[in-house]
Amino acid sequence: MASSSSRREQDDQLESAKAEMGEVIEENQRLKMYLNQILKAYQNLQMQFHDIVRQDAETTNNDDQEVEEPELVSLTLGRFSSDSEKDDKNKTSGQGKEEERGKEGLSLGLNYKFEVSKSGADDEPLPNPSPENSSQEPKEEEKWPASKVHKTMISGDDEVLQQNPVKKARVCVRARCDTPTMNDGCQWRKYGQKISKGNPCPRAYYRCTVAPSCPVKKQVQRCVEDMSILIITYEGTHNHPLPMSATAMASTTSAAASMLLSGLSSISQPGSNIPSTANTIPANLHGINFYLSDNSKSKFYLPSSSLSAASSHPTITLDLTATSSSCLSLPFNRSSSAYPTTGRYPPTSLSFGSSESNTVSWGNGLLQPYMKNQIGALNIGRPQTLENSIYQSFMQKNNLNPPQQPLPDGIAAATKAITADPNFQSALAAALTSIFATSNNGGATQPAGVHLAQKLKCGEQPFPVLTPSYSQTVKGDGCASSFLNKSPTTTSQTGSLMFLPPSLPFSTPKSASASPGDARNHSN
DNA sequence: CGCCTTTGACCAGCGC
DNA sequence: GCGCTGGTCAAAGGCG
Repeated sequence: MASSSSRREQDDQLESAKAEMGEVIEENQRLKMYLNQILKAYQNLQMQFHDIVRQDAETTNNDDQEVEEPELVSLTLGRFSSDSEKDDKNKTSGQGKEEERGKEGLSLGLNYKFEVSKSGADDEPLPNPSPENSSQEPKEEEKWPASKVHKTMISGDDEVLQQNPVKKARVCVRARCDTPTMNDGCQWRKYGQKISKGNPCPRAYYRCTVAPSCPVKKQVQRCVEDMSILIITYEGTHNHPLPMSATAMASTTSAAASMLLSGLSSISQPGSNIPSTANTIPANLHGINFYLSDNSKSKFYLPSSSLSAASSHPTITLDLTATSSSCLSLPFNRSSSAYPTTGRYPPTSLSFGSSESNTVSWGNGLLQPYMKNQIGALNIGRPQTLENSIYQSFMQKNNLNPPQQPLPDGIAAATKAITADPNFQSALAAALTSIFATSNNGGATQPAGVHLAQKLKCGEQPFPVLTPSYSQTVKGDGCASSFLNKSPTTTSQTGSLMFLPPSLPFSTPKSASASPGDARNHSN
């Protein structure tokens, strides 16, 4: 008797499970559709933007020097996809390594390659075909004497950079992190530590150890102003498949970098009077603030992102710590409680930039309206971003009233609901799967992404983005960069909403001793 | 035992 | 040429 009833129960459960699966599948497909649309829109937008940039560059070319050669900016942070096409310079500089990597396939989210014909002032060519991620701590730069800052004018940089194509571009990431270092998904080996000028916090030097021959290095240093902020400078390109989490970071930084670069080309015109700090040109790309600085030696440390063309290392600074009213701030992270919230950089900040800084629309407002149009046309009656779509989908599903424009509060509410809703997680997992399947062609990480998504579906593992306690599979630094790998790609168009690293759920690294925050050490 | 971190030493680039 | 600084090397020690 009891056995038969239990069977019925099992049957019922099976039925209900099947029904749930059906729902999930439907939801997945819906999300896939959204994603596909977004991706298409993005590609389209990218192409059109490319044209605009080119046109703009052409017009500006007359002002200054002639266009030497199209500047191809590839900001692939992880491994980049086939296009090793970087400009000639890049080829010369990058040489075989880059080409190798190019074939390996992992394409970063916004793997833009802008051909920008630079006009004297603007863009410092980023010599490195695929600057991976490198960062350099801007704080020092901040302290650089004005004289130094002014010394290097943009045009000068150009020359220098052109002359030194060998130098690799760097990507600087500023993130709020309680732990000594931030886990970007890769394995790193510390090979040095030094006290750098202008910052009492030591700078730690790491090498990527995922592959023996991987040339990627990173520097980690605490921000002087806010010790809770970690400044990570990546340099080089991985010549090996990246773990999921690594690609996430890579794509995020690359996306920002790509936009920065593109913005740089259009903004930095010799004559433009853009209110900026010294040689820094601020730009606001639909919610993402970038700062373009042309200091050859110094990179400005700004509450947002900045691009500096150091004579030796063009550096893109991506600020993941700043808040922005227009940026989605997912309250997932609660880890930074240890640090006093300055108000300037709330612990929960996920934004790419800060709106507080006086920014100028990217490309002199060229892009934003354009983006809006594109997005509006593409997403009629639809969420305007991946996050939005998911968010709204979720809201609809739960009979919630999605605000016209997701506000932080609404998002916070949604976040709560999201985190509590396994269906949504599964849907998101499906979305991820879709993204990876569509966008990552041949990348070694694709399987990982799919796998992750599948795991998420099955509830084997909490979704990284939604779960602060996301467990790291890669040993190494503690701070998890658990944000969507593809998010930059899919969301960058609208910009204001992004699945950004929830202020990065930094966990504790294996060795606190390595903490860049430790003042002791090794100075020369 | 192997891997990793620590850290003093060394080297190169740059400015004066 | 000298000094400063950033970056790297490599020996020593720690840890699992």
